[in-house]
Amino acid sequence: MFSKACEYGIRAVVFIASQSVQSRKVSLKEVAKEIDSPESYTSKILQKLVKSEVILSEKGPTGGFSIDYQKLNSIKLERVVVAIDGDQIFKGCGLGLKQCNANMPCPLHDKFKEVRDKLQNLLETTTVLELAEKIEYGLGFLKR
Amino acid sequence: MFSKACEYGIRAVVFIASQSVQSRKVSLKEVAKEIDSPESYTSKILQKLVKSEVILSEKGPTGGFSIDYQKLNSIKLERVVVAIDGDQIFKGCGLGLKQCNANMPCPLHDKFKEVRDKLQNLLETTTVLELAEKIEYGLGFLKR
DNA sequence: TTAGTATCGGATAATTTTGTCCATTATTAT
DNA sequence: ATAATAATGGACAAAATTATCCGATACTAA
Repeated sequence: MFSKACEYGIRAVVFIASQSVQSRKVSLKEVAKEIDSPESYTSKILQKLVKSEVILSEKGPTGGFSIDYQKLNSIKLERVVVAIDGDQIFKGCGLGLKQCNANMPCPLHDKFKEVRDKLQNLLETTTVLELAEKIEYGLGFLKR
Repeated sequence: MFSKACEYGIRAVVFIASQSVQSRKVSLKEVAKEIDSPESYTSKILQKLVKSEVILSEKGPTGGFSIDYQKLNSIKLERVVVAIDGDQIFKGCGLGLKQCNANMPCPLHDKFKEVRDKLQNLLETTTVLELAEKIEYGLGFLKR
């Protein structure tokens, strides 16, 4: 469904958010440990998220990754996914046709659109904060 | 969503079905042309589908690929997808956790499960024949 | 029996994704 | 200023996916 990079990305952002709620910055090392991901690869993914302004980063000691407290409850999962995987997953044709729409549909178009739309809706209505809170309350986990 | 191989696979099966309805066998060349896919790669995918008994193949002149007329209306899309991509796409965790279930869920578990289930339902209730008929009647297309 | 046709299977190559390593830059505390 | 810390950026490597090629095999028709 999502690429591995995207899976790591979401998990990382949720963890960072769960710590930002408590005004804590986290290092790359912590992130990789908490979400059980390869450190260097995770670094690349976080850089992408920094560039697309989903997360903040500060260098030097006391530095680390965080999410702007103001933005915390407005960041939707959709932004994370699009930053890493693009929007093909919830916009593209299920059978890989470049041109597939109501006028010129693939045979799966109508049914598949329902799934896509449901996914898109999930991504556009789910906030990172909401997921982070599950982590805080021990109602959700980011590894295993 | 689906791998490229799986996209080609579905398109190929739907085309083969649309011809089997008319008792026509089709060659690899025809398939690749009709679904606009690389011929040799498509060959590998068709071999997988033969081994998993989704389609039939006959060698020699007058040979080609086809689908058993008896089975035509009972073959679900799910079989094609599982034969090529496995079931991770509608069974696996959205965030890539190996262990993710109601007891030990990822923070996206509940919401994501709805999407997965919808996809699984789509794949389990949609028949290849149903899609093939759209092609026959010009209500669906397999390239562009 | 032979020529022709079409799938099968194995080897190999190209591309993309995933993952690693290291020097550089920025920042902080001493 | 200096040393320590943490992200950054670039090059590189491994693995998986996508794609190609070709000889072998099976079958048909004449």
